[in-house]
Amino acid sequence: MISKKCKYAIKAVLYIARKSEENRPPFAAEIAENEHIPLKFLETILRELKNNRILLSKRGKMGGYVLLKKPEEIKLMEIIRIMDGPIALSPCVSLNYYSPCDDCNEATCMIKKVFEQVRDVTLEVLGGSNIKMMVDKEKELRQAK
Amino acid sequence: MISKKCKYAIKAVLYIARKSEENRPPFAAEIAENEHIPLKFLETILRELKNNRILLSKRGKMGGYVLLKKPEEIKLMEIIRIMDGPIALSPCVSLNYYSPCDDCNEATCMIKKVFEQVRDVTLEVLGGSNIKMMVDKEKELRQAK
DNA sequence: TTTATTCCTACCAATTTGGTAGTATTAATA
DNA sequence: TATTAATACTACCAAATTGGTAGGAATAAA
Repeated sequence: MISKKCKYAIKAVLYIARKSEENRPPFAAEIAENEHIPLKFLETILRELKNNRILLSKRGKMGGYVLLKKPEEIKLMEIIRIMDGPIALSPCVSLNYYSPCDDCNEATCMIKKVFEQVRDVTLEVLGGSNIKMMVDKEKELRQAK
Repeated sequence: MISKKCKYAIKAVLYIARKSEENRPPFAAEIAENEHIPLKFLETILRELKNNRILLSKRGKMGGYVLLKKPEEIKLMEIIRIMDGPIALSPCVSLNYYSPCDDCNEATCMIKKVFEQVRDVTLEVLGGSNIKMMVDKEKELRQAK
């Protein structure tokens, strides 16, 4: 399970991506209201996304947030890693947060083998999903309705 | 990430499966020692596995634990669900622990769409992995060495 | 009856999660 | 230059979860 914080982060990034196609950069209060996220909590989330080079912020009156990269270059995977850390089922199969098991033989441990498969298929999906694709597809689905 | 408890549970079930091919049913203390699991913690884990119809226990002197079902009928998925609950990334895409998001449109939410894909590929791997397969494959790997 | 085992209840500390409060800093603009 | 509206930062907090431990009751074999 991803945390609420992580889901809020994804929603915020999607919101910013949608708005930056149209209007000026949104500020935290606007995102909070529209996506139903507690403002103060959202502020810490946006700061974290900024510190991790997903967003760019502008301070002061008429400030706000924009995407630092193009929406097609921001993968869902990145956001999840930033907010929640490892995606893998066990540290011993994590690519970005690897740490060995102290008690099991990595060459023969079948838990590791299966979890590696899970990691591979999961990362294929999450690595193939970017913000542009998600915004576009969502728009399509809304039209179709 | 799965919990330590869950990993202990999987190791315990694998241990019992291996031993029941050969010897008499192992007891908690033996599993604890060989798999480096705190005994008292393992006891609660084994009880939980028993209450969820994975194991069968025998009390008293010369008691111990055996698998309730054939090893090929016990999927890794089951054990993870029993110990840690939902496998899905969000309650809104969980098959066994579903609960709706209060704020997002399930028909158009792309987070949901992507997470459904992750769920499907994950369950394919975890549903295809059973205890017999894991014990056999592990034996193979040890031979090959 | 002793001994060795599982079963049960209750507790516990450390960490993580999901926030809130208050204030400092920055920048636009009147 | 003063006001206003925004982000940035620091510090805190309660509730839930995680990873256990302690002590004894129940059970069954020898």
